[in-house]
Amino acid sequence: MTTPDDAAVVRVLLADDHTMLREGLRRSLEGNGLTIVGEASDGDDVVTKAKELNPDVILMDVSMPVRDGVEAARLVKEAQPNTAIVMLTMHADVEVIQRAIRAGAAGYLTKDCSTEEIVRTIKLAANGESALSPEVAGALLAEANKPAPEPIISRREEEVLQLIADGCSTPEVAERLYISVKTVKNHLASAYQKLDAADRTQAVVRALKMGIIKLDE
Amino acid sequence: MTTPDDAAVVRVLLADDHTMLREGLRRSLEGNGLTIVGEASDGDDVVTKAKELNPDVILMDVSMPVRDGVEAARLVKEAQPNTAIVMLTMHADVEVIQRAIRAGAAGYLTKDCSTEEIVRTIKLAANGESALSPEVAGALLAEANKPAPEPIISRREEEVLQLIADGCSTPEVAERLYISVKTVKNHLASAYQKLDAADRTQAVVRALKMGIIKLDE
DNA sequence: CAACATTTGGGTCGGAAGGCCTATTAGGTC
DNA sequence: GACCTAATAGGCCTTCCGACCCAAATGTTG
Repeated sequence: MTTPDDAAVVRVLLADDHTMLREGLRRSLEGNGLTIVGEASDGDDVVTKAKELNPDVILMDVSMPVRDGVEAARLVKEAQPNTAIVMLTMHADVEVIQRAIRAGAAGYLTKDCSTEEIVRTIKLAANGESALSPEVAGALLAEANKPAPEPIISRREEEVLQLIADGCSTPEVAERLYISVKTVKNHLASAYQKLDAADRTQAVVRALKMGIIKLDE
Repeated sequence: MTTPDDAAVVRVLLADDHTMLREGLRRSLEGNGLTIVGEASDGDDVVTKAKELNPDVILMDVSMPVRDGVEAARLVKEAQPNTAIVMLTMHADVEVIQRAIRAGAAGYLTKDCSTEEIVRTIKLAANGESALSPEVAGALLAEANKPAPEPIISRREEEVLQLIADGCSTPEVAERLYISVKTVKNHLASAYQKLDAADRTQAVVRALKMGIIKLDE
């Protein structure tokens, strides 16, 4: 583990598809004693440049073309576990934050935080420590405190509902899932109860509202 | 109309809720001969600061708290028609671009363009000229070239579909609309043809995808 | 182990849904 | 005036759907 103190050089790789933000960050961070060793504009670029430059810290946007930030973080961590990764995001989305943490991110910042916060987080990350911005921490706590959205619908019921929403009739669903028409009807009936629906149309609408199934295509 | 040439001072007000981006922009623009006279972090703030500082150009993000960028632009333009406004956005969304142009924006940039482009657009705007970034122009052209989404579904058919989506059965729809069950079936059959659907569920899903009806509540 | 949920499958039955045909009235367009 | 569409409504007929009855195998959880 690299353990530079505040006086030591911290080598940073910037990754963001927005040129504007990258330039701004470069100037802000360089004005605060950090060394920018390179920039990357998409997920694959990050992985390549990380190998080339071996930075202490990568400051990376979550949303990037080709390969998203979280996926890129996972790949970099696999190849270079000693590289610290600080993720940047526009909005504190709990799902993404959780994915990022699992991918090995040491920090998670929203883009509305100040330069000092970024600099502090990068220096912490370079020392092997972690930090979340207040917004992010708040979002995680809010998630932890909510009553838990039980997955009332079973896997099979969900599959059936999705196929119905995709335009399949009952026999077509049976064919696709290699089960009898009767079983499809049973799954549907079970879903109706759980979703408080009277027919397949209501069930599909409810499931769509609850995010159980999607409008695909 | 203020008509400064390239050598004259262009006074710019920055508006973005992301501190990070604002700081970066300030440094980038100041390094390119522009004068930043102030910063604002939400829609109301912009309107107030614009009156106070009377900038030549406002560089403003579309998405901001309290009042969005487009709305803020409209208000500023009402009070100070000589102030040029350049909008910034993460993604080239045609709807938003059109709203921004109607609100009086002189330029529209995506955040992945370079500092030179931003500087050029701001200087053009200060001279009373307009400019769109290539991504934005492309999005507008694509919109203009699309075949026109004719309203294939009649008013009544739409009403019936919406009620079905809201959970009504055929007899219930008939009751609500004060028409016979037969008429409801006729409207549905007609909608099936137009939407290329085989049953009510498919018709509702198609109509949802096409934005004809909504998921309400 | 006992209890429960899931997945699988069967049967019956009334009512709803959908295909197909016709028909009247009202409002536009050519 | 002729023609078209939308909205209204009826009949007839077949199929499908959903409710309610059942049962067995498999997991999971207490």
